[in-house]
Amino acid sequence: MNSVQTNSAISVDCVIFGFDGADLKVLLVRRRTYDPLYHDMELKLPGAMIRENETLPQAASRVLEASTGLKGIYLKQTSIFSDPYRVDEEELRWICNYHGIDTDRVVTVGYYALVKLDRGMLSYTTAQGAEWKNVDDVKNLIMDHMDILSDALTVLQKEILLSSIAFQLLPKKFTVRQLQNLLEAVFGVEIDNRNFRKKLFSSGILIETDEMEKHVNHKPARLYMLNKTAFAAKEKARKVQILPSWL
Amino acid sequence: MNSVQTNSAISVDCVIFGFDGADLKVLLVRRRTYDPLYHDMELKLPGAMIRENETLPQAASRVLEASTGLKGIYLKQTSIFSDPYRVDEEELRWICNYHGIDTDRVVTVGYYALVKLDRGMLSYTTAQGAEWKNVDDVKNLIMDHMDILSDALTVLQKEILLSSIAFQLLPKKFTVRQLQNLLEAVFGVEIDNRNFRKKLFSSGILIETDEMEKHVNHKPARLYMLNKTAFAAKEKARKVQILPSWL
DNA sequence: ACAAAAGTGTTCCTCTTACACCCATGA
DNA sequence: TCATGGGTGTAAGAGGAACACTTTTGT
Repeated sequence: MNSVQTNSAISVDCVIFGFDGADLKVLLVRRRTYDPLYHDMELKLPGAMIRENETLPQAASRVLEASTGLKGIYLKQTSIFSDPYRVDEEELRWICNYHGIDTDRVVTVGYYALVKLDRGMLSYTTAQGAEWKNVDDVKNLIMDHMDILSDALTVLQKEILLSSIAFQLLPKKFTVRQLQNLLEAVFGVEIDNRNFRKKLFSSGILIETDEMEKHVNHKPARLYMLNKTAFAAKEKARKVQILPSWL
Repeated sequence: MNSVQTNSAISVDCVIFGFDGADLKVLLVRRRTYDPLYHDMELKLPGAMIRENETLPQAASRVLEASTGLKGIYLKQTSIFSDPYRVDEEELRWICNYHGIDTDRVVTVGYYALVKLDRGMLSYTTAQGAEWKNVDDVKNLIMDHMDILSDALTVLQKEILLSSIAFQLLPKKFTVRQLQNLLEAVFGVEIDNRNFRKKLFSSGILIETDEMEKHVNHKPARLYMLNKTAFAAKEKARKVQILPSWL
């Protein structure tokens, strides 16, 4: 069969990462079940079908706003998942029925987003029936959503080394340890705290506040803010890496 | 208008890079014109509509084989271009007519591929009516094909630092200078030849052959091959980079 | 003989890494 | 007073950057 496919439906699925100061989390929803006996309580990534006159980034923003109540959040495309059989017949029938459409194929585009996991966010998302799971603990998602998640994590790892997106996951004022924990969680490695502080402070990208952590039963840590101007300047000044890592 | 879009056509466009030992090139084709008076000789990236029962990578491979005669080449997805107005009405009419389809919207997915630019390849592609242009000299492509090209170049730069794809652009036996030229062309920088050789040889990823360049009017350079085993071992042994480049 | 690119070592300096103890707080 | 994580400096070694001359070939 060589005919050109013209009635694909395109969807977006969002991998929404959050960080609570210790662990990297991802926002999952439970599918409105189409057969309560067999498919109750299945977890998936939040997603939606693309609408007419809407770009994919717009569709992803819409999903994000519906899930978190937030606009203008960092959002980035990862991969597109196009296997004609990624959605089996039963799923397809359910999808067509649920959206009131008729299509032979659903191609999906992955996006990932980063949000600060504070109390407001937690109460909003739980009110929506969504839940934050530790990324390491997520095991079974419907369809190919596990693939979409792993893919997003890989992209996050690459991006976090090159841009300031790490700070999208932290509150405005944060401790050095929180930043270190974030990097350790994303990469699953340990970092030497003394060397980390040394580099971090000498980089000049932090502004020291005069506030401290409160109500912790150990010496309270100082809070810092990102110096966006300094970061941007550094970004600009950094010469391209020339030599491949395989040398 | 909030209705779900169900009749999108999906296409792939391929950015096929080649390297001739000095400059980085890209393969372009001239669109079969739909109005000889106004649209003669417009350059575009080779592409195709996705067919039923075909994944996007399969469609991209098909385009690649049609353009270069080669199978099993390195091929990687870049981004998806989904602006509902990326194809204007006149273009859309032509596309529908040309493919014998009826659709309101064409979303395209970018791929990039790497090929060795030898005499065989040159004669094959020119016989197809395609042409290799210096990447730096490409200025006007139809629709958003310039965006797709820049995007692919950015991805190539990232990938070349991390994997062995550079060698996909070189002949089996190559000189140190060719490899250096390739990196310089891709990044637009100069590399110190002595330091480069030092690192390259101490990395152990090259196999020295006993062959030399021929018919050059200067001291002939030795030819080397990639030691894939050594490369893979190095790849595996390399610990993840932990510290962000912004520190 | 000349032009053009190949090939070759050393020095300096910066950056990375490894490592252990005292401090401030809440319970 | 105890448990917990915050905060601090140094020394040794590895790796990166800068730099100039001789060699081999074709014309």
